[in-house]
Formats: sequence, C-alpha cells, structure tokens
Amino acid sequence: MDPMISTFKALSDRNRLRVFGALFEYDELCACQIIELLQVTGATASRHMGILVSAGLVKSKKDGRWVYYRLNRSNENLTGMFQWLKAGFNASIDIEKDSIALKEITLVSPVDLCRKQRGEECCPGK
Amino acid sequence: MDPMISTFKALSDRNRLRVFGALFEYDELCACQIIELLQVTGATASRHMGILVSAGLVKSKKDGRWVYYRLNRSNENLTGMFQWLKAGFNASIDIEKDSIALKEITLVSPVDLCRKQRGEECCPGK
DNA sequence: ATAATACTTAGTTATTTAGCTAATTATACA
DNA sequence: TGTATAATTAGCTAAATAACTAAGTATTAT
Repeated sequence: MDPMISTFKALSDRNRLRVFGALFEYDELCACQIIELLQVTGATASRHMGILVSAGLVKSKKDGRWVYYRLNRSNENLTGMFQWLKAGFNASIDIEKDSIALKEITLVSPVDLCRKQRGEECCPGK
Repeated sequence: MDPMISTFKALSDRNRLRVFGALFEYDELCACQIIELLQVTGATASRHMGILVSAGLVKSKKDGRWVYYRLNRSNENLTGMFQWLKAGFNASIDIEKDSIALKEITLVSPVDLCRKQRGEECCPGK
C-alpha cells in the first residue's frame, strides 16, 4: 500500500493515537502496558501495534516472552509528522486521562501488571 | 469527532489524497475538475470534498452553481502537515499521472468540461 | 518433559466507509 | 415562469475495519 496512506490509516484510529501519545511520554512500553492503557484484549492490542509497526511508525523489540515498543525515530520522513502530532496532543484534551492512567501503569512492574491482568491479586499497594 | 482523528481519516483515502496533491499544484479547482481527475460520479466527489472540508483541510467557495475548492492555509495547525505532505507527494510516484491529467483538465474551461461530462461533444481540439 | 505464560493469528460479528443511482436543492438562462 | 444544470443529500451494496473468543507459537519455569 502507498506509504502515505498506510501512515494516515494507522493514525486515524483513536486507540492507536492514544498509544502514540503514550510513546511520546514513555519512550518504551511493553505490550501488557498498552493492553492496560487501552483496556482491550491482548489480541486487539496486538493487531493495533502490528498496524503501527507495519506503517513504519513504531518499532518492536522482542525480549523473551515480552515485546517492547517505541517510536521509530529513525524514520527521517516522520520527524516533521512527529512534531506536528506532539503539538496536536498538547492541544487535545482527553490525553490527560491517559497520562494519569500511565503514571499508575508504569508504577508497577510489567510482571505484576501481567499478574493483575490474569486476575491474580498480587501487587503491594493495591 | 476529535480533530486529529478527523484529519487523519480525511487523508487516509487515496482519492482524497489525490485531490490534496492537485490542490498543491493548482491552488483552486472547481468540483467538475475534481470529478474529472478522480473519474468518479459527482456524488462521490462531493462526499469526498465534504470530508476534506469538515476536517478543516480544504475551503470551499460557492459562486453561482459552481463550487471552488482550495487548501485551507489559514489553519495554522496544518502548516507543518502541509509541508510534510508536499514532501511526501514529491516522493510518491503515481501522482505523476494525475499531474499530467490535470494539465489537460485545466486546459479547457470548466464550462466546456461540464459539457463534456454530460456527454455533449463540444470542445475545440477534442 | 510438562505446564504456564506473553503475545500472535484465525475466525466471527457489528460497524464504518467508498462507490453507485436516484432524488433534491439552488442557481442561471430562455 | 419554467427548464436546464452544478452540486448535494438519501438510500443502497460491497468491501474494509475494529472488536471479541479461541487456537496457535515461542519462551520461561517447574
């Protein structure tokens, strides 16, 4: 597909934009953190991340069972776009909620987060 | 809808991107010229233009029965985006075809173009 | 080795969207 | 005033997409 169209398609979904906003703030997030942020199933999160990756917007790194994501800043073509997006997010209102949620999410370790996600009460402090 | 999402949605369609490319080259085009470029029905072209206008990317100006479109350069938020897009278009290949088609399209007057579109053989030189 | 687990892929369903034709609106012309 | 015309809106269909559940894959732990 045309790279420009796949870029725009990738960014024209609310949940994917939220992930993008999150990756501006925390430059690396693992899949389980994204699941927690979006409040969707793992399958759904995985598909969204796949779309962002294949559009060249995000890079993924596998480490054992874990997958980590970050913005693909090596894509020179996107530098201007990233800046534009960042400005847009600052103007946007409900990114605030995500920002607050992310503070909580990143406070616990991914290990504990995954425990929580499969229903095992676990983590000290909650 | 979120203005960022509607912007990306507006730009994530091939035909709308083609219109965008056309409006970089010719800063004003009328509806019938867009119909001719895209080779779609008037209804379809109208809907596409409506999406671009309501996303704030394009401005329309009605003049009698005719409607003219141009990029909405007064939208400050979009300046960076426009530049990014323009660079993207230059890198993109099949905009060339549109560019050639547009030379033909803009050669005849909208009046003659409309005549041709309703099947009346008309124009000198064709 | 076997079981558990983090993520992905396959398959289903509901919603959205791009295209069409037909009907409508607004403007110009005879 | 009536007819033609440029564009839009309404209504339909086929294709794309986002969500889910269930099954599969790769890796860690017992």
